[in-house]
Amino acid sequence: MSETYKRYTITAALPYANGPLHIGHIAGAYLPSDTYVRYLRLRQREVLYVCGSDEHGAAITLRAKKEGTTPKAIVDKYHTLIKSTFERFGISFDIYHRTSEPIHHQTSQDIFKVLYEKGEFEEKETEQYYDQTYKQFLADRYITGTCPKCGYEGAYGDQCENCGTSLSPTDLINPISTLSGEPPVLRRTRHWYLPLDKYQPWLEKWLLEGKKGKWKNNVYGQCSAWLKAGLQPRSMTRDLDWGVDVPLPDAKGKKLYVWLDAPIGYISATKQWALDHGKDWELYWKTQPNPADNSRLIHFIGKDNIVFHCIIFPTILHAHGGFLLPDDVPANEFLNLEGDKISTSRNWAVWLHEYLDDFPNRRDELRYTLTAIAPETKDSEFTWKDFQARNNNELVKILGNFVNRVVVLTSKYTEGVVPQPAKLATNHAAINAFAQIRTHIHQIEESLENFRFREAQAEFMNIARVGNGYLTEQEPWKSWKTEPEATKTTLYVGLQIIAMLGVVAKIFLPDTANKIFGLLQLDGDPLKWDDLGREDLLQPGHQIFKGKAPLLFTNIEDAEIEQQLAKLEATKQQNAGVEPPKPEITFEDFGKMDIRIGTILEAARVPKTEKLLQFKVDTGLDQRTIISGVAEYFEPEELVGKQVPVLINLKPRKIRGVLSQGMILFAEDQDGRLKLISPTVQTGAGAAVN
RNA sequence: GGCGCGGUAGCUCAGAAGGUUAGAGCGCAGGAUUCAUAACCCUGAGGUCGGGGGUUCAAUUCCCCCCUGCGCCA
Repeated sequence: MSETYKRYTITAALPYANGPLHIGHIAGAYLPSDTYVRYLRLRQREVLYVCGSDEHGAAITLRAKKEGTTPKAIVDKYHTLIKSTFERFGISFDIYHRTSEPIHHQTSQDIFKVLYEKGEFEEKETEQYYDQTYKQFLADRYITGTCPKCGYEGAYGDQCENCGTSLSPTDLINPISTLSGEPPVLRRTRHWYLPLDKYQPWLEKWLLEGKKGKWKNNVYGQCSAWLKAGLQPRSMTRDLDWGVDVPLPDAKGKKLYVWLDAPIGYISATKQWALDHGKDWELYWKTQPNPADNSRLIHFIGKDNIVFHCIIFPTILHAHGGFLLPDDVPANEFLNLEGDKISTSRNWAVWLHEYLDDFPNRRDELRYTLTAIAPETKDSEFTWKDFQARNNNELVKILGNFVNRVVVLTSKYTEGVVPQPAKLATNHAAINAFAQIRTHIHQIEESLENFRFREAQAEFMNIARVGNGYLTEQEPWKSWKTEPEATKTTLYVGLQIIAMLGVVAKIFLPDTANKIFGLLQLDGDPLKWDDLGREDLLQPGHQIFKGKAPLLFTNIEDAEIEQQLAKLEATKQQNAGVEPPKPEITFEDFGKMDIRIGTILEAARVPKTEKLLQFKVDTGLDQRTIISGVAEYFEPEELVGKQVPVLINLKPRKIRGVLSQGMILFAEDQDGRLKLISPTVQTGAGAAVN
């Protein structure tokens, strides 16, 4: 069976503070880790669950420059949003920290200094491209140029997207900085490298031998590939202006590279938590004198982070000495959305904070779906239709309905009081039902210990299925008239099953667990995992909810799903350059507009302006002056004599001192160019358009 | 381009030290039932396991090639 540990240190990948959380993040790292942690707590194991915002790096600096703001403003905004979104969704971190905190800078620098003083680093001078306008060194992917192999002009400094060749920036012909658009210059710079190659033999023993058959295929496969290829020294510092300072006297303007920054965030978060709660952080991160007292360190991450957490970070910790190494790194693959990759920049995502707004009090519904489709072994796909189906067909019909059936029957027959069962020891149906449930519970335990969350959750639902089957077979609604004692036994067993479901639900569906215990009127969270071995969680005579019980789950209607799909469709059109449709209006709204066919009598440029034309238009009712910002697209002469649609009841507005009485309608192309709209046949002046 | 992980029923996914009828849930069809949110329960139909070649008495499972999705590349 499963090994037991003194305590657990659980980390979830630090979200990068330059965008909101989406369901891919949740399904990949946060929901599995939260589920695991809830399980451990239910088993009353000592566990610490940490996370925080990763707030440094070039991408944030660049974004700040682009938006004319500061990196601090950006990370503050997203850290706040991300933190509150986790809280609203109910991810149960012990602490959600951030890497901009002084305690984090201190921790990272301390680790750097230890490595430095141990002589672990190699100091190297190299030539790097530097952007003179932006006054900064350029990361490889911020340099483009012509590929030396295929001649493609848009190749990046690390790779040519056209022919796939792996490049270094100096390979590029005619390199250009994507920041300034200017050619960068080569400058000498000095950095500190960690010789990973030196640790290759150690990694082969610890990882290749030690984790074989233990870590997931995707994780182990990628690591062994890296080790097979041979490790190279890796720079631990960078020329950046937003990050943790390199704590050396002669390292002005240099920052710790992400390897010595972000993952150490797990440690500094632990330190802060320990300070806040009067605990010792070292119990969670350091090897203990007696190995039996060690914590079990587990990193939950996405597949893009595997090498980072399995090779580089462990090597840093090992080189430093005294630290625990990850026992497991259950990396997930990626979640797709409605046929496409999730993309923050393309807005192709279900943003968690928007979900919480759009589906209030439906946190467990999303948890359930995301666990059911978690990308544990391969990329998986979220669709709104599937989400609806899982809610309506599984949560509502199987779990919700079972609980409701039993509560309603108990209310009806015994006034909501747990009845006294007849001899259970000889009751085959009850024995059988409990035996099946016990099998499912063992399976849940086994699956969770091995990070197979979707399987574990499916087994949880099987408990409700056993309950439904048991009820259907016992037919307490029939036996009540003939054998009330049998009915009481059936209800008793059904109620015990609900209580068991409540306990297991704490792992997967915490809100639902609370609702179940509310129905059972069990206050104070008294039940733990070990109580699942019992068949008397509720004592005869105990009063549960009586009357029309509130439902655990309700159907999600088609309209709600269609609304979400429309949202995505709008994004799709926006990405394609087509304006998304405006919100629906009524016929009355439309009827307020008075659009007529008018004839342009005169057209002239408004002096000292680039965009404005002044028109005199015959509207059939009158001749009026209209100013329009269309001079970039038309010569005044070409418009004279043309018939055009005119919105004549638009409130007149003074533009450049001239009163404009209405608006001429043009078609605007995707690139913003205007096109003349005119009736295809001569039309009477003042003809209404409707 | 190199390396890694995938491509199994309509959908979402298991599995396979090579070997009798390839599994689950949902959906679908039929039956049974009415305590329950027209719900539950039972039964069934559905797959030449991405394509091609090879090894073998036997391959979806091993080997090679190809196509395809995703990730990593200091």
